[in-house]
Amino acid sequence: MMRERDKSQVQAYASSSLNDAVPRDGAVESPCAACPVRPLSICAGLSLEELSDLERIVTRATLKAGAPIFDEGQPGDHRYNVTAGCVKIYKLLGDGRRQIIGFLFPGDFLGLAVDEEYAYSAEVVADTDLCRFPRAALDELMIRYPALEQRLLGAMSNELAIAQDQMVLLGRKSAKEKVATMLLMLSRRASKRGVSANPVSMPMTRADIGDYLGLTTETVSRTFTQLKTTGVISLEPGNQVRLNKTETLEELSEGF
Amino acid sequence: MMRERDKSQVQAYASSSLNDAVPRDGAVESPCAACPVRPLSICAGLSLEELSDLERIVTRATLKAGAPIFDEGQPGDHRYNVTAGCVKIYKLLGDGRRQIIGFLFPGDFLGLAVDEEYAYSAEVVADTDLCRFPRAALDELMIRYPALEQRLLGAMSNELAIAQDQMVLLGRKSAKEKVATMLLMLSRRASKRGVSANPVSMPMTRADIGDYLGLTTETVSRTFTQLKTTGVISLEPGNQVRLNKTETLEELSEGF
DNA sequence: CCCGATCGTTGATTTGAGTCAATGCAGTTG
DNA sequence: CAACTGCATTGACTCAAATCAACGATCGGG
Repeated sequence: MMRERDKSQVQAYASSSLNDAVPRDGAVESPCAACPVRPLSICAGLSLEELSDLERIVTRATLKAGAPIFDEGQPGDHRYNVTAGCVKIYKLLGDGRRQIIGFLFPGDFLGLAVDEEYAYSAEVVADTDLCRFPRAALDELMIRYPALEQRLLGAMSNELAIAQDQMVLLGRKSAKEKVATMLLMLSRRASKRGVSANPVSMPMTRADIGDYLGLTTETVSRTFTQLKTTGVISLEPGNQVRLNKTETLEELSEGF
Repeated sequence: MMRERDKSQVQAYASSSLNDAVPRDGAVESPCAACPVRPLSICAGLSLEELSDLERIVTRATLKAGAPIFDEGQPGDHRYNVTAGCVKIYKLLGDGRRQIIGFLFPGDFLGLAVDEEYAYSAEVVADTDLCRFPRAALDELMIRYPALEQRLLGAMSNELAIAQDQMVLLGRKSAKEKVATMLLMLSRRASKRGVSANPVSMPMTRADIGDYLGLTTETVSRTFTQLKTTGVISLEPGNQVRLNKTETLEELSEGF
């Protein structure tokens, strides 16, 4: 049996929650039109009219690292879009063991579950800006604008494919293969967002990485050291990781 | 590194493939109207008109255990509905390691990915009946009938939630907890389909179970023996498993 | 009805990753 | 700026599950 995590340790932080966040309505004329991550998000390819309807229901929030966004089991009243920073979503077992389901970056959608309650908890990894949509209003807009629903369907389909890849990783890959796969994944996603793919930014802690890859903090650290020692990667200041031998990483990731 | 699976071993079987299957059109007046799994499937809640449009594009097939349905990477031209039997979907690593993504039972939809190619392979576990829809025709119907798209969105959302639970299982549960979780899951799904939840039917092999839970065949077998010895379950003829202490299984599954 | 193949079980041993423990290193806070 | 705190690293040791191996049970086909 794995070591149990002290439950209190992973519970709510004392820092600012969503309710403390300052809405920024009315400050800018049309933030959506100028939104840098719009092409990546579900808001892509919408008409000006659709965009202004969306703008009518959105509120914005800026949250500090460690802030909770919502908890598993709470009524899922809102959907979110990440516009800056990094968010983690995770599930807990009864004794506090944690599995991180995914990390979300600018352009990613949050709160996809179509059920009554959130199926997982969400927490800020690095200072984050969010667009917040009331669920009911967004659902109504989706019925009115099929393009929006199409985008959501596409996002969910993408999520599902990612989830399936992650199952292969968790069920069948070694520690080294897991880390290699994650590095490549983060690098590719960074490239899609138009930020540096190499060196790639890793704002999450070793514990977060472990809970994402199904490893312990210590094993993650040792694996990084090993990849560093063999020259495959270099650790650079500011949580940056340089990928020196992407081909080696690819091979590790594909399982050849 | 885990033991490698001989790649040839998991490749296509020699038995009947989809192309050999005999279509059964015209035999019955309205098979859909009489379909026993319709309330469970994406075909639920459709009008007679919608149903007859669906019927116009569907072909049916009966496949034997071991038959391949499609392979990862092939063009995803068709979507399927399982109406009888059991199907497994899986992904392979370069050296032949396999991760089973899920088992599908009557009412389950197959081929959800909205991309060009199938993201995984699918193979028959136990003699299976399928409804087969040409992708293009089905997509067109979905645009015409929003109810159908809603059902698909619901199915995908459900799939996603299941996938996330599976990540917790693969990343953070012990062998005993994994097996307990799977037994309960199969039992609950059987109950939803209106077939025996206890004893529950397990038509897949130990190797399949292992590749689904991220374990080896041997560990699966030992874990079953252990649960049997402690009186938690009983193995009965015909691949039936009786759950004697569901509460114990629940505790194992929830991680308390 | 027996043969061969596949599947399941069990035992002995190895090993990759987990656990326990100590130390170092930045960031920040009173 | 000193003490504290959280995060990362490294070492020593343990252990759950993998590997290697053997054997029995089941079953379909010639």
